[in-house]
Amino acid sequence: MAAPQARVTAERELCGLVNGLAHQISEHVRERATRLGLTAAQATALRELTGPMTTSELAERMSCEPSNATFVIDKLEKQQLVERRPHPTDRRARQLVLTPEGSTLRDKLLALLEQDSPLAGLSAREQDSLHNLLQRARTRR
Amino acid sequence: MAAPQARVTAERELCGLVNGLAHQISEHVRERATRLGLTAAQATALRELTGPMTTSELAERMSCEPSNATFVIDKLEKQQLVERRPHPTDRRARQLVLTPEGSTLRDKLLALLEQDSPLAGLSAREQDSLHNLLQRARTRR
DNA sequence: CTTGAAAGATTCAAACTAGAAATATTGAGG
DNA sequence: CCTCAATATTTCTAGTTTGAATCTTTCAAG
Repeated sequence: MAAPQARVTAERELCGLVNGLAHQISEHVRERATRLGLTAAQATALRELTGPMTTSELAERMSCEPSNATFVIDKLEKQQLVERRPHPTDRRARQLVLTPEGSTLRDKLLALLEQDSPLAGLSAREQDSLHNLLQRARTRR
Repeated sequence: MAAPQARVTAERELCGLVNGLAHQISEHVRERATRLGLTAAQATALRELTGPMTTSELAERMSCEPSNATFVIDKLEKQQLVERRPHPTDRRARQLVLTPEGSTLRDKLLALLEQDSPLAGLSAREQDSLHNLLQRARTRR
């Protein structure tokens, strides 16, 4: 049986590692993004825009507040990378859609992000394990 | 052999999960921190102050810039939770030390953080796996 | 039809963070 | 002794992120 102190230490280290890796990913994104004239947040938004979606959904995917998503989308819209369309069924909502320029830039971004990814140190099998563990940790609301 | 598209998707999902969990931890810390009159960053600093260390070392542990660590320490110092002492051997550096109040508050914080941790959904064995995977992903660079 | 609670999006102010420049110190060489 | 690059920290500014308030629309209940 582990001493309570050991459990606390393990908890702290794990938090540090998760935070550290997230930061490392964020830096990786930032570095690639600047090559394309984007900020890290803008690139993350572009990465998560896998298809038409609402502002809330994008915010959820970006793990940020909707107000911040609005701010980021404003910037992308000014660069003509994203369009705000009226939502087909809900007039409260806006549907975010990539423009052709946005779509091609997104492809370039994904190609860049794939290179030297912080996750590349793990094998496909290990990435799967990580995926499962994270998903399980995360579904516990 | 997986299609290149599948690899890109897996990469994106994994990034999202890591980010999401980091955000979840951050929110967890924030919620417990406010109970003690601290911000999330201040609580993280307190959590990582396992002993006397320099500003740079704390920044490294917090995964932030030294300038930000300075800002956070300023706040903790005003609350008499941390002291800046001259470093015993390097006069350029400062040694950060918890005051008695800081130490007791840190203990309370760790106890709070242990409750309902986002990582609690994983067994001890799974947490070990996660620890190993994250460490391997992080040691590159 | 009307009311009221709730959800989607936006605005605004306040707080936080990173990045670059500035200060002080160290250590290696000349 | 002196110089110069490198390190540790801090200051300052600009940009990002959050949280609260607001506006519009939806939906359910009366």
